[in-house]
Order: sequence, then C-alpha cells, then structure tokens
Amino acid sequence: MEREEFLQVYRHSLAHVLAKAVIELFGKDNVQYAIGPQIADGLYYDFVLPRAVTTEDFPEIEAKMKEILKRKEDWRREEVSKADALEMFKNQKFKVEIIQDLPEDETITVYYTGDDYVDLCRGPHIANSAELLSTAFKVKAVSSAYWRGDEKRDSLQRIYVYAFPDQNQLKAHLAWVKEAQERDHKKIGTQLDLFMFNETAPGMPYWLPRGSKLYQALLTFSRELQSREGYQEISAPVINSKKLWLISGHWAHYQNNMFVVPGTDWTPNAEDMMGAKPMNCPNAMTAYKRTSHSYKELPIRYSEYDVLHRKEKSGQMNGLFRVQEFRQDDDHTFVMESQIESEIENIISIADRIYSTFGLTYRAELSTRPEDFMGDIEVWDRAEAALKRILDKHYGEGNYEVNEGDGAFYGPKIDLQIKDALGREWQCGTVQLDFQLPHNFGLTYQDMNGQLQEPVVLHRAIYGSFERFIGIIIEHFKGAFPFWLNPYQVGVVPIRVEHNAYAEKVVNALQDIGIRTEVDYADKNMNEKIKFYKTMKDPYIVVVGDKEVEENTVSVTVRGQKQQLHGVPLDTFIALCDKMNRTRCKDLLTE
RNA sequence: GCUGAUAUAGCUCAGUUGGUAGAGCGCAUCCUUGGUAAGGAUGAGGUCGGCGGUUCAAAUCCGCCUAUCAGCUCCA
Repeated sequence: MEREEFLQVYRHSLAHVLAKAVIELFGKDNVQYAIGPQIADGLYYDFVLPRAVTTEDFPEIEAKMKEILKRKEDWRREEVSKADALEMFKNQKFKVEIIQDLPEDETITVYYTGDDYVDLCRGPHIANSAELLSTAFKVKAVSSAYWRGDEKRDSLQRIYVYAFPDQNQLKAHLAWVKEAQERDHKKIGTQLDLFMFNETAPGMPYWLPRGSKLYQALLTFSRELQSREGYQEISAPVINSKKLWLISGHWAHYQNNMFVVPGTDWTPNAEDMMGAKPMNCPNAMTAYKRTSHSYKELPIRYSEYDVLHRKEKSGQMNGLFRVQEFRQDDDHTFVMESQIESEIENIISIADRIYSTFGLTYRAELSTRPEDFMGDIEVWDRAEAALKRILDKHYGEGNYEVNEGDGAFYGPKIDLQIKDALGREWQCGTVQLDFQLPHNFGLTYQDMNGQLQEPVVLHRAIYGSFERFIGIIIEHFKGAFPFWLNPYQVGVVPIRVEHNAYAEKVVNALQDIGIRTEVDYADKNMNEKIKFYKTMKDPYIVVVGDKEVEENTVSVTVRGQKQQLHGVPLDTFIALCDKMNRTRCKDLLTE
C-alpha cells in the first residue's frame, strides 16, 4: 500500500512537472492544459498546443522535466474561493469548465510548483521537486484524446509518460513492453502463416491453411463440450431483410454498424433492403418461433457459429482483436425465469473448463439495471439477485466486481475478463439476460397450467469471438500452442528418400488417430526440414532414418527442449500423441 | 470518425541533398546423400500502396484516396 501511495503522489506530481515543462517549451500563452491523471504505468497530461508533438520532441520534453526537478522548487498548496479560481485560470478554458462544474461552496485547492506554475488540483503532492529526482520517467507516446472523452468536443494532444520510483523498475517495465511487442499476434500470425488481411476486405481475416487448423481445433473443442451439455447447434442466414431488423430493433439502433445490401431497385431504405447480421439473436428467435413450445422442453439451447459482420469506424480495426467479420461461440438459451440460476451456473462451469484448458485465469463482473431499462422491475430484481447468488457461490462474496447501472437496457449481464500470460486483461466471455427480444418477437411457451408465458433468453459466449480469442492466445502462448491446438502437431522428417516409405507409415498411423501431421518427402538436407518445422513451432518433430526403420521407432525432438528422445517405439509415440490430444493437456509430455 | 505515423521483392528491412532500385531469409535449378535451427553455386522475382501534380527527371517533393500501426471513443 505504501508503494501505491508513493506511486500516486509521485506520478501525479510528475504530471504537474510535465505540464510545466510543456508550458516552458511552447510558451505560456500557447498552451491550454486540461487534466493530467496517473495511470497504470505512469501518467499523462492533455494539452491544446500550437503544433503537433512528435517523437522528436520527446528528448526535449524529458530534458526540460529533469531541468525543472533540478531547480528543487517548493510546492505550495493554497485554498481559494471559486471566484478566485475562475479569475486565476481565466485564460485556461478547460480549467474554467472544471471549476464551473464544482459546487458553489466547494473549497478549491491549487498547487504551485515554484512561483510560475499553478495547477488546479486536489492533491496530495510532494513538498519539493527534489523528492522526484530519484524517480525514473520516459515519454512514452503522444496521441489525441477528446476533452472528456467526447468525440464532439475539443481534440487534445495527450502526452503519455512512463513513471516509476527508480531506474530498475522503469527498466523492468520497458522489458515487459518489449516482451508484449514480441508477442504481437499480427507478427506471429505472419511468421506462423496463420492468417492474413487484404486491402479489399478491411478487418476481415483470411484464415490460411495453418490458421484454419487451429480455428477448427477450437471449434471442435467448443462443440464437444457443449453438445454434452445439451446444446443444439443451428445455422441461420447471414443476410436477412430489413423486416427482421425492424422487429429486433437493430435497424433503429444498430444500423450504423451493419453492412447493408440494397434491394433490387437500389432505393435507399426500400422494403427489400437486406442487412448482414451483426448478431445471431434475431435468427435464433425466428428458429424458436417456428413451432409452439412446452415448459417441458425448456431450456432450449441454440448454439451458433455463423459469421457475423459489424461495420466499424475507420481507425477502429486492430489485427484480430477488432475485426469487421468474425464468428462467436454464440448461444441463445430459452428458459423459464426459475431456470435462470441453474442455467448460468452451468455456463460458468463450461467457461471454467474452457479457460483452464488454456491456463487462463479470469475475473467476473456483474452489470446491473441501468436507468433506461425495459421490462418489469421485479423481474429485474429477481434476476439480479439470482446472478449475485451464483457469483457469491462460485467466486465467493466480494470476489467479483459489480458495475451498478452498467447493464444493457434489455437485461443484466455477467462479463468474464480473462488474464493472459503477461497479466493483461481481455473481455471475452459474456452472459446476458434478455427480457426484451423474446417480447419483441412474441415468443411463448405453455406452462403446466396451459397458460402462455414469455421465456427469458440468455445470450452467452465464452471464447467471445474466435478471432479475438485466437489473437489473445497467440500472444498468451507466444505462438507455441498446446499440442491439441497447434496447426500441425507432428512434423515428420525422413533423413533420405529411402526412408520415405517408413515415414509414410508413421504419418498414416498418426493420421489414423486424428493427429495433424506434416511430412517432407523431398530429396533435400534434413536440416532444412527440421528448421522449417521448428520455425513453425510444431510440438514434436520426428526424425526417421536407418535406425528407426530397422527398429520400428522414431526419434523425437520436443519443442523447446534441447535433447532428443531416441529409439522411441512407434506405438509408444502414437499412444503419447493420442493421450495428449484427448486430454488437451497444456504441457508437452515426454513419456 | 479524430490526432500522429507508416506503406519498397513472399517475409524482415536498406535506399544519403530528386538522376526510374538493393541485402538477408524464402523460392527455382544444379551440386552436396545429409542424424537434429541456416552446406555450396547459379537464377527468377519489384510499373517502390493507388490516382493526380511539381520537375528535363519522382521510391524520394506536394495533394487526394486506400490500407495498416500507436492511441482516443466504441466494442466480441
């Protein structure tokens, strides 16, 4: 905790130093300074400046900050009235706005750093700049940000600074950043030939032969698990006419994010216009509605892996993390209100099994009723209470976050944030209750008294989207995937062409039990073959030559290990692969 | 969409103040018949993201467009 306080005070104080440095570099009358909070790895400050700051300015800014610290100026706290504060900052539009938003009787504090720089601030701060001399900082980046995060308001230049208590911690952090860059899934994706993009389809990945195999392995895993839990897979049209989107509400609320197909006469907004689906829900409702349902059938779980399209604003795309075409491991479960709790419990247990297979831990977040909610408040209350019971039971009270008022207008939700090997968090899984869509589509079931009731719909995804999830696990595993997931699981290397026949026997035996195997029969140096499979991070590379042919064995090189296993009986190796494949274990077994 | 940046061979990148392109890896052919991450030789491959402009001359300077990256905002 002491370290936390230290970071807060120092980083926050450094933000003032950054602002002071920028003002000195650009001239007091040329700078509007907005706000400068501390963040996870340092701080930032937002400015309006006469020109764009570039990376070439960074050393100068750093030098100026150091120079300011060396002046060892005293920091002075002063309390001022609102009127005084407004007068004091009359040329600073953002400060004026902040002050105006404060209550009339609020005591406003300002901090002086030396006599020539003052900033509106709650504090606390250091007493003298000398206290910052031992800290380590480095300008990280500059980017634009909107005033108060609103794209309709002023665009500001945000200068980010890494800040740590000492050089070693800064160095360690920079090393971490470098590690993250090396794990970049776009880079590894190219190296391993998993996927690509083309200018003609922005944000729509091409899955290449190797990437496709990985994709299919994830799909198979999901299908296996879910079919055992009573999920029934369906597939539905990718484009539907406007009629459907009017019922679901997407035409009114989501049209900007939809790829729209004009009708036969190309008239805008004509009745025969169609839209590519951004979500599976409306078609799942349609499938449910095809017939009448009894309470005895519920829950009905329609899982779906269809391709979805969502139009993004340019500048929003980011490798596989944010795309315009993707597939979710989606499901819509139709339940009675009384079944919500047990159904969600089951979903969480599936999520546990999926995430733990990858060695990913996660954290749950509950989002509750927003102000503009729709439906019956009592149903909301009961549903939220049920969700809390599940979360308390599963994670323990207080071991999950609650975002009050952050739910969707149609129902509360639980989001699952997974944590990767570098400690970064990603939102993947989501479980959302929906009281609205069943109503819009007029869905019903007959209860035991023969009365028509409206089912509740549960939307859920565990990987989230395959695309994003693959991006995450590429970085999590740094491209060295577990055996069951790797595009090719075994690479076979015959030493000379005379060994091709035996190699073929090995390949066939592996393929017979469903092991994805590649082999190079070409008449070339074995080192080249091994090198390629190593580059591709194949978990096992099997070399066969005279000795292996004679003894019916294989020589195995295990990914990430120096020594090889010689004279492994072929049957033993096959059994090993089979075991690893079936158990989906994370580590590569050697015996 | 906004701010900044980038776009040269399949990949990773050079290309100095404007004088129409290079390297390494990869690929092809031949030699080497190899026991675990680069054996040797030769060769193919680029209208320098697209369209305009300035200039005797543009990968290089200017404008517009497209895509991508770092962020902001939003999201799976």
